[in-house]
Amino acid sequence: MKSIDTDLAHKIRHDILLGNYTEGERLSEAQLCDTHGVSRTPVRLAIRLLEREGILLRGTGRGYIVQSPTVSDIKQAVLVRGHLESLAARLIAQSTEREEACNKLQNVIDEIERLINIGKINDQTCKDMQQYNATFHQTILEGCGNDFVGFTCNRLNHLPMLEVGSMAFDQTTIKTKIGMERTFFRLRLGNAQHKVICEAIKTGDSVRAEGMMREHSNTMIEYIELFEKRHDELSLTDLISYSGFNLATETPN
Amino acid sequence: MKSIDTDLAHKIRHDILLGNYTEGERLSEAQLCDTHGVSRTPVRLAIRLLEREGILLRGTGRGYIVQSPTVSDIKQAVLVRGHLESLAARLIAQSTEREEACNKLQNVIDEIERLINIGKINDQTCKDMQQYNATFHQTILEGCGNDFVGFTCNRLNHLPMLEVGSMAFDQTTIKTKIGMERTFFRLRLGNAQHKVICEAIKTGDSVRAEGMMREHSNTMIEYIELFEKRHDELSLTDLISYSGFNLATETPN
DNA sequence: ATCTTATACTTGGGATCCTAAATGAAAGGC
DNA sequence: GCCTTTCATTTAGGATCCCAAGTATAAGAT
Repeated sequence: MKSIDTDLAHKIRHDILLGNYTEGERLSEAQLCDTHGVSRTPVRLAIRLLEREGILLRGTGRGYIVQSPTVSDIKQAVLVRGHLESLAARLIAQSTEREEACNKLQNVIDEIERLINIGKINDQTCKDMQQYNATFHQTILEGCGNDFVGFTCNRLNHLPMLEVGSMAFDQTTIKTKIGMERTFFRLRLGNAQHKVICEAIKTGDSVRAEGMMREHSNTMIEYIELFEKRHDELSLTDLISYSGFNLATETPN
Repeated sequence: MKSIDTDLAHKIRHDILLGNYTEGERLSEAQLCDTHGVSRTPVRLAIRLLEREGILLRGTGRGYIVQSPTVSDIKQAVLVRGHLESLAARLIAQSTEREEACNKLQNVIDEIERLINIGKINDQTCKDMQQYNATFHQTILEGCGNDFVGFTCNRLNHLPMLEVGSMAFDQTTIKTKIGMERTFFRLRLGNAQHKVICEAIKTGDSVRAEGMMREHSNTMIEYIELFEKRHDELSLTDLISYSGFNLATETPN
């Protein structure tokens, strides 16, 4: 059965992340019913969901207060996700049934390399690249043999820059020649890291797989910090536009 | 405002974890309303909560199916928690404001040592020990400077053996002299690890802090496996009785 | 006898209603 | 004039009702 509450949660989350509510603003159920034109039942379900995601806080008495994550929060969450992914990399490298996962990884790496070698970036290649990247990371999470790693990771998916395999593309940088070159260097570096991770998994070198995945995740944080340097007072909205965060996406269960 | 839905979620979770429902059994809202004597609204809220915890799965058509975690699941989750805690240990060792956290840790270590030196274990000392242990782990999680680590960790709190600082006490082993000695050895070992972690944090040795915390967490998994060896077909219920998992405890937000 | 179709019933999603509690405002007392 | 108390209003929790969709059962046709 299709329910509107998850959809509603998306809309509200969207509004919060995009800063349509001021930080600390009080929301009431009735208010949300009014703005979204639904009854209180789905609103309450959506609120509980957002409450558990930590972006809505139940007030002392009545009302809920908006807790929009900051750029610093995102960096923290990326660190956590990266740490979990590095665990997954270690585990999959120790797994005995890592053969087919490796094949899948190798395939994705090749596809990304192919895309890079085209030498142009448009919306479609960008989207494809993110899809392949997502597949890379998801394959490791799902193949590591510990379902809780992926489960726990996916609990963070609702945040920008934290969807599985999300990548940062600076839309403004990409316009200039020098920015384009820098972007391609980043992409090649990222895929080189993919190769190392895949190789380490294949040979069962769990320490190397874990370490390289950690490094790979760190790269994301470094890019965010690079963005921060270029724009003082980097907002969450900026970050969202960089990450290609799809606000329409359904939250995974 | 006090709501009964979280309480209800507890009851249902309790029933599922204790195996009062058979694995894969179909539950309906109406049925839960009936057994717990409440209306459908709180039941639905509770169901959504349990669904997100992964112990209830929405069926294809109607009904929800019970997904009781297995002992293997618990071990996996303990591994994840331990990995996150080792991240917290690394981060707090790098933190500049780790002074007061260290004092708190040292205090807890001393208290645990005092309890061990009493040389007897009753319900109260057991409870105290768990409380101090919880404080130790919570202090590191809260002091690491990355709120998402604790946040993510606490998402696992609803499972047995996964509350912060939960310890395993084998109630049957504790009865014999040899079992008692083994238990005390374990406790001393655990606190020795606490000391190393605290020391590493104090000196800012983040690598050592992380590594030792990882080892410390691994200990829990080893004890579970030890239990498994002693009882073939170790059930979740056994594990619950070992862990002193408090089923009446409120889920943290 | 078996397959198909139609109807009744189960069940989950959404809306509405009722209630209790908490906040805010207004009135009265000191 | 300020503090306290009371009453009204807002608001969240819980119950109930309605509806749509899916399932099961029974009846009819081949």
